[in-house]
Amino acid sequence: MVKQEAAREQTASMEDYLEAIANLGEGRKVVRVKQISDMLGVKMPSVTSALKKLSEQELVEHARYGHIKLTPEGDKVARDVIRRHRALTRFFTQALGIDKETAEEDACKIEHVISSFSMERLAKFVEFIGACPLGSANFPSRYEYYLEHGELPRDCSRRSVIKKK
Amino acid sequence: MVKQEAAREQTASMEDYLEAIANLGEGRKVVRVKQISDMLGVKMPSVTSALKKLSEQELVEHARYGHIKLTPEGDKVARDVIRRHRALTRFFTQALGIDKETAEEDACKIEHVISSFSMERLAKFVEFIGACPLGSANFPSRYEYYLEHGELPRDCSRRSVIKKK
DNA sequence: TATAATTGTTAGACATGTCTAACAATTATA
DNA sequence: TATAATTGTTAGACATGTCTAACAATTATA
Repeated sequence: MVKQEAAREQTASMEDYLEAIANLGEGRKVVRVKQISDMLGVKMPSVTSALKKLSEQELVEHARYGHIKLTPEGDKVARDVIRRHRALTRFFTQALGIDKETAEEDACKIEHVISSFSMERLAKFVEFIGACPLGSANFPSRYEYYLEHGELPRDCSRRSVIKKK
Repeated sequence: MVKQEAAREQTASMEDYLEAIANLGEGRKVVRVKQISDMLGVKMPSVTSALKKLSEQELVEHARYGHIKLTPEGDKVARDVIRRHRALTRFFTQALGIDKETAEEDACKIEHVISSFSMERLAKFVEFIGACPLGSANFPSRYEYYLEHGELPRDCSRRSVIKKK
């Protein structure tokens, strides 16, 4: 009995299509080729062509001129991309203090190439600084000071007490 | 008078070739097609083809069967890729505690897609935790505890004094 | 409900970057 | 220094993913 799951690796493009379909399908509306095309900034024939490929891999259901829908398997892949996307966005905004727009752009690219190991660590890192007061309240504020002034805040060179937040 | 510099964006592949040539040329040895081919895990004709493209853009000097060398412009591009690569590797190893090999792999991918803004912030972040004792000595150790035990260390839930390192 | 506007598809071109096969040049060694 | 081994190139196939042009289906509206 051979394991049938090919754990098929998707290309960055195909991951983008799956992600877009998942996000558009969220509101329970019908997903249209045009919407995907607009969201990804590609022309409609590119979408049709991608849908054909994804259908062949049984990640998407697509009837000619009709409904576009992720299969359970496709949804699984899409959810995973979205999970990475969100964790990366959180990291860039919350840990590095980067603006939402840049964070999104970078997340969109990096989500396709980062290893699952690093991804996990990065997510844990964000959790940690979110959960730990010494992290969330003080670390980022010292980091901010450093960004602003280009030199270390006073409480870095001394062994001072952590202030109450 | 029109600005001639096209600030030509390179593809991930071309950046990889430039980076490889810069790294191989470091030791002042002659750079060979075979070496590039081995380093990047592509066949030799792929290298020849890439060199042709890079020569046309005047980023590389390449005489048939002869020397391979970056032009000053090519070197500039390569140095920039290498700078990103190193900063990313440092981040993954020093901030996230990821093993060298995984860090390298991820740096190789992300170096081609990360924005310069995020790149700068990420580098500053590493500088910061390296320079700030509260960062370097305590933050990572608490983070490590969190990774290990899955829960916050004691000094996160209290307002305790930072221990001497 | 005809007609216009919009959306979707097909066919096929094109760019990028890889490969194999065949051959050419260079370098090492018998 | 011939000959063998290695390295490099050319030609052309192929995969991926995009596009435009032409046409088809669907949906909106006069």
